[in-house]
Amino acid sequence: MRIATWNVNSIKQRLDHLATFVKSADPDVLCLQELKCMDEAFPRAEVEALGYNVVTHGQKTYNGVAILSKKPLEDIRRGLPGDDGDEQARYLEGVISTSAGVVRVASIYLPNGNPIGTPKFDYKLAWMDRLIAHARRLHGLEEPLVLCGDYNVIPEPKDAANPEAWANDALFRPESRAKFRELENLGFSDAVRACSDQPGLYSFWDYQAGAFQRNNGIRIDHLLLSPQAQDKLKSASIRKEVRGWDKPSDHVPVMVDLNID
DNA sequence: ATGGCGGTGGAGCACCGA
Repeated sequence: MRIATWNVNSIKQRLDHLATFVKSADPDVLCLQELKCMDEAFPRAEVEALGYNVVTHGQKTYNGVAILSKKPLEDIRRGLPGDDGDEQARYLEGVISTSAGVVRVASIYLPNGNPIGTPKFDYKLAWMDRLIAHARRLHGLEEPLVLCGDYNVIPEPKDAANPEAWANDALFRPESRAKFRELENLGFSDAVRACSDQPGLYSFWDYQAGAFQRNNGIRIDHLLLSPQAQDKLKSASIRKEVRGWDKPSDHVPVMVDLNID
């Protein structure tokens, strides 16, 4: 089973890229972030025509997450528990049944949090606390589980081309990194790092200042695996070439292959 | 780089992203 995650920065703007990507990579499950549209406006028919079941949790203009799956999704959860007043569409979860048992997948769009010292950063940290609490419960299910998405966290200095430039950024603040570690320390492993400790593995390059041409990137899109998913981990990869396509998203797909049929 | 680009809404330019 191949599971991918991709912040598309507007699904309407990226529909051609989505089709090209799924035809070449052929993921069984694809988690999307930053749809920037409401559920009714999601290009459902076009995506279904590519061979996927579609579950969305959309919002006007901002945020929005989806899970595309060749097999049907069940036990759908829209939104992260812990704050009924939170209107932002940043979390979607579902379960896929296979001949080898179930696999649970979440599509996560963690808040950016900039600038620090404002309510936006407080919201990011509070959202991470809610994610940690929910992930702790899911971990207890002892299922293969993949928490994937745009975490907006640079875990380590080697995950940025110029880490010093990010010192005061919400993506690299010690508080953000500590909460990401807290999540990992529940017993989740960062799939890309389980496969490689090399520097220079990035999933995002800014549109500005020729960041991609200079390879001035950061790694902020992650797939965290429960122990039962780690047992099945075959490989992980970052589809860097997608950033070189015409009119790309600023993020590229990241994916894992699991030994699950 | 205190915002160089890109998307949205809606028809200016503000807001957001990372």
